[in-house]
Amino acid sequence: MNNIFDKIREQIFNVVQNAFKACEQKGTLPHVQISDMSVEVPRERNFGDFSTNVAMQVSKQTKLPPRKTAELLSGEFDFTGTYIERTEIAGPGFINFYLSRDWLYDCVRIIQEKRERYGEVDLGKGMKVNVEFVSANPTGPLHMGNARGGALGDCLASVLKKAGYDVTKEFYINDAGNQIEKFGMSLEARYLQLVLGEDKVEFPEDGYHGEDIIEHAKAYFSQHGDSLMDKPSEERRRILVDYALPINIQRIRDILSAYGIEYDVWFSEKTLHDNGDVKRVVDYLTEKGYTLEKDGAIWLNGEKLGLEKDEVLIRNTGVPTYMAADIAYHYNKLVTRGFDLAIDLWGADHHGHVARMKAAITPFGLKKEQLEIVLFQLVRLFRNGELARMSKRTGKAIALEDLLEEVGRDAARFFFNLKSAGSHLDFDLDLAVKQSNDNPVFYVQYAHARICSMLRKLAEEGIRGKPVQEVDLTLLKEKEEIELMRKLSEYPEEIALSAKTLEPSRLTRYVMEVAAGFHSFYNACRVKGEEEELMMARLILVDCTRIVIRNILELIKIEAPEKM
RNA sequence: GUGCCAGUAGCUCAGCUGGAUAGAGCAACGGACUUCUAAUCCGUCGGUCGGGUGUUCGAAUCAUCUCUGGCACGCCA
Repeated sequence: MNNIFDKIREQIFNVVQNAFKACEQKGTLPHVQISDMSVEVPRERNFGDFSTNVAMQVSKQTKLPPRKTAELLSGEFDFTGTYIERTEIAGPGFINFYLSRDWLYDCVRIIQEKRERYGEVDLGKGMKVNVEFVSANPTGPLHMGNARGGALGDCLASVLKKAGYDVTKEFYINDAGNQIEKFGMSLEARYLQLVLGEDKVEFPEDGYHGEDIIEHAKAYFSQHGDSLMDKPSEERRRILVDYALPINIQRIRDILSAYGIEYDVWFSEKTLHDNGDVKRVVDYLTEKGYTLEKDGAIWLNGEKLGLEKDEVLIRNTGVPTYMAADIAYHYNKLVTRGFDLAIDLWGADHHGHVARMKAAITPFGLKKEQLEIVLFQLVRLFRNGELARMSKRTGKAIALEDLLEEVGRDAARFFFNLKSAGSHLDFDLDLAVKQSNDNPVFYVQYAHARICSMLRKLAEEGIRGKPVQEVDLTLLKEKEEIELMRKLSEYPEEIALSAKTLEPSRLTRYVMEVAAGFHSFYNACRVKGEEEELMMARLILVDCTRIVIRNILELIKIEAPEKM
């Protein structure tokens, strides 16, 4: 048993179920089917350690007021072999369970035994999951949307791993299609401007206007001179793209790596075109009657898939659209490579694509649920209380690179993981760099450093912890100690919930609560200088706290400093 | 115009598969360092959960209408 919550839920469920049976035998209650019985930690401490709503849930079946049902059940409760000491009926019919503190001490023992593996749950049961995130166009620098998506995706992948999923992290390189055409066009125009003079060559209106395009052209020119001038335009563009694209991709890899993100797979869109997958997928859809021809193009039949409108798959020029490639890509993930589930993180501006993408995989015998899209809202940066659009350094739109330089990796990752994906994020640049009490990053890191410092100080005096089996944990009974143990006990639950809801941000908020619990404990209780037995018990508790904080910081890839 | 997301304390946000008196941080105010790190802690103040109606034992949570903000509606991705 590594999740104390599961154990307690099981105990409470059994106690309740046996009570129902006893009532049924006595004839005081009819036979009931227990469904939707919740066992939760109540909001208020004086409502007990755990509480269930079962009496309310079955009120329709018992045809009795919930409180009455609760009373009848309570009369039959048998707590033998459980943590439960007593119960109370409260409110509209809640049954509140008051537990012996042994459950907390057992939890401490679990943490001591599991160490860095504490928090693992087997929700995924080895299910193969592909988490795809960032997947930025390799035609320019990474922006704030990529930064948020990166932090969320990376942490989600870590959480899913911890929850027992077999996770693959993936970056989809959009190295084919329209934007690459534009990239080539833009590079060519800059190159020609360089050779012929800026005013001699007009820059395409819908080209990429960024400084980086000019830099690529300059760099190529300085290495190869005007050798491209006697080549046909098409070849010239291809050569320039072949030159600049790998540089951009490498740059993206480097910045993401500095951001703490390492992918398992870098998947090239181009390979899907080159090996015929895109064509095959469209042909299959056509064969099965999911496409129609209109104006010389091949469209995905919206009506047949329950969509609002049709979508072009193959343009009348014969060139496939992004949609066609995306279908082939998801086919590749879910069929060719056999992932049970694909999770994509997209900026909220792509929400219109969600329904069609999920629908588009169904003709292949896949279920819509096998593709989960996590949408995240866009980011606004604030500096000096004002909307910050531009980088201090470059005067251009703020890139991930600029953000890392300004606030650092820890703050960036922490802040992007603080708010749920669905809420708009206002990122306070000043707060993120502030080394003070209102910066949550430091708050958590400080708790960890403080613990390490305590352990160091004790070690200097030759005091070291004992194995938990030799320690009397029942000495931990101060309010702050109890609260801290409770908080630590929730960790596996938090992992499970984060994984279920695909919301890694709750873990960031949770670790702040752990840190708060520790700081309160620290101010209320001493370790060093206390009587030996108590000191040893508290040492265990402090060590458990260190384990959990470090565990989570590692998971969200934020440094856990031993000194501050 | 249609669709999606959001609207909760002065600010930033949790809570949303219906549950008890709606929470946290920041800000404001008042306290706590001769003792393991005060980057900390303790306390006070702060709310018509955008508004209306409905569903029910019970609604911040579900339905519906409405207001406000963001986004999307392309042979772009």
